[in-house]
Amino acid sequence: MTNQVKTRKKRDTHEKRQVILEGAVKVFIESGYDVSSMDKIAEVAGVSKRTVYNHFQSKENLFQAVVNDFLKQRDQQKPIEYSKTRSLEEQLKEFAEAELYLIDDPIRRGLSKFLTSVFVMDIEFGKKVRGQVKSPHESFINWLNSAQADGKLQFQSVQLAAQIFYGLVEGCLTYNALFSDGASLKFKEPILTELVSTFVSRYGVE
Amino acid sequence: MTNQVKTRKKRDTHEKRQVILEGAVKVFIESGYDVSSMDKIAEVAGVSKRTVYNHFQSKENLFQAVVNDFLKQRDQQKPIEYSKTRSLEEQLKEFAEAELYLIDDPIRRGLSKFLTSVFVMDIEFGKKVRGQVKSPHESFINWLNSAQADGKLQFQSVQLAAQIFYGLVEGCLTYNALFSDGASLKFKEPILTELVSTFVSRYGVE
DNA sequence: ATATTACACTGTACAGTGTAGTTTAATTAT
DNA sequence: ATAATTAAACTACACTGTACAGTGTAATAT
Repeated sequence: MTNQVKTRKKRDTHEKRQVILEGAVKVFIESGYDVSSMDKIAEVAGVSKRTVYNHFQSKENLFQAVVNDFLKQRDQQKPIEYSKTRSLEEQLKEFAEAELYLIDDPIRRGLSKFLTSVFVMDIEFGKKVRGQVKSPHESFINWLNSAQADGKLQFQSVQLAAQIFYGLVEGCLTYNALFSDGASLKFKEPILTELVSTFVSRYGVE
Repeated sequence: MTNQVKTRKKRDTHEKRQVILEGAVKVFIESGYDVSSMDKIAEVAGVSKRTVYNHFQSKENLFQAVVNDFLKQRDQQKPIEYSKTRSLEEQLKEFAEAELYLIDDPIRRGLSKFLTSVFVMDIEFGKKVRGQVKSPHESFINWLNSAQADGKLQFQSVQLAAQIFYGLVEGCLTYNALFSDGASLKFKEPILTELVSTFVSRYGVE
């Protein structure tokens, strides 16, 4: 005899899960991991604490889910292909703008801040998470190689050139935005232009 | 009649205070503000918890003292003067190295990490603290103006040029060191050279 | 039948205090 | 100079109150 078990279609709990995640994001962003209590998260999500624990085993677990969600979003950016016809400046600016995607919206910027505070104090965890994500540098390195093959750029080491570019973007824009909660982005245009122009001064051919 | 009170010279408690501060630094660096307990700090400092509270009113207070100590140290760097005879590259490298002072020693780097985690989650506090400290940019801006007056550099906006330089240094070196706990500093030399060279490509005359 | 809620409850960790006794060092007496 | 005196600094330890992670359960909503 087969072990026939009456099974019933489970209800869709996706919505509640999402509500909890959004609440968790709000609270984590507001106060950081340690200060955020599960009671507060439940309250902000508009859900009983027990329901939070029915969806997520533990606070650690909920945090991981928040991180994974964020990384999934981040990975959905489409790569930028090298174009022979468009100007270098225009294309470089696109790479820079793509990097700013993480900080130009209050929630994504909040998460970036929050994760910065976590990663900087837990190097191992930060390394682990960064290992799960494909770095935007890869795509840029391909672009740089194409530009060199096309005779528009000239460099000794692609790695070094890529580090200079992302250093410029992050150092001049990303981190300032994180520490000013986005206020510095009001003046981003001149910096963006200057930074691209600096890169081209160094590596552009004539 | 004067209210003559037999007063006794107070004992020097500077040493204990210092021991407590050092213990607090160790513990804060290790775990961040919220996770660090006053019991743990007392234990690491080798001092009774009551003594900690005899020196510092509260945990918040102790934290402030740690921050002030760190800022005092940071302020003691001597300014770099413009020289007509030394090469631009050499002098720029000195500015970059001065910036790396904050992260080239494990304890200072630990404190930089710790403060980054605090400031990024409490913008107002970060602003307040940064307002108390004279920025190294000021000194660099003077240098840039001297170099322009000397006909060696050429730029539209000093502010922008300074932002590019510190963006390069922080983006390429400082933050990577923070997130890798200094591991990235092993390869700092080529980056330092490249970054200075990039800056000179953009703003150098001929 | 499954998901959710309200609510009470456990255990733990921790900031901060109170106190009584001990150590240390500046002052005073020898 | 040396020893006794004394107040300041320190320690051990018990204690208060609070906040919070996580659980158990019975009732309710879907």
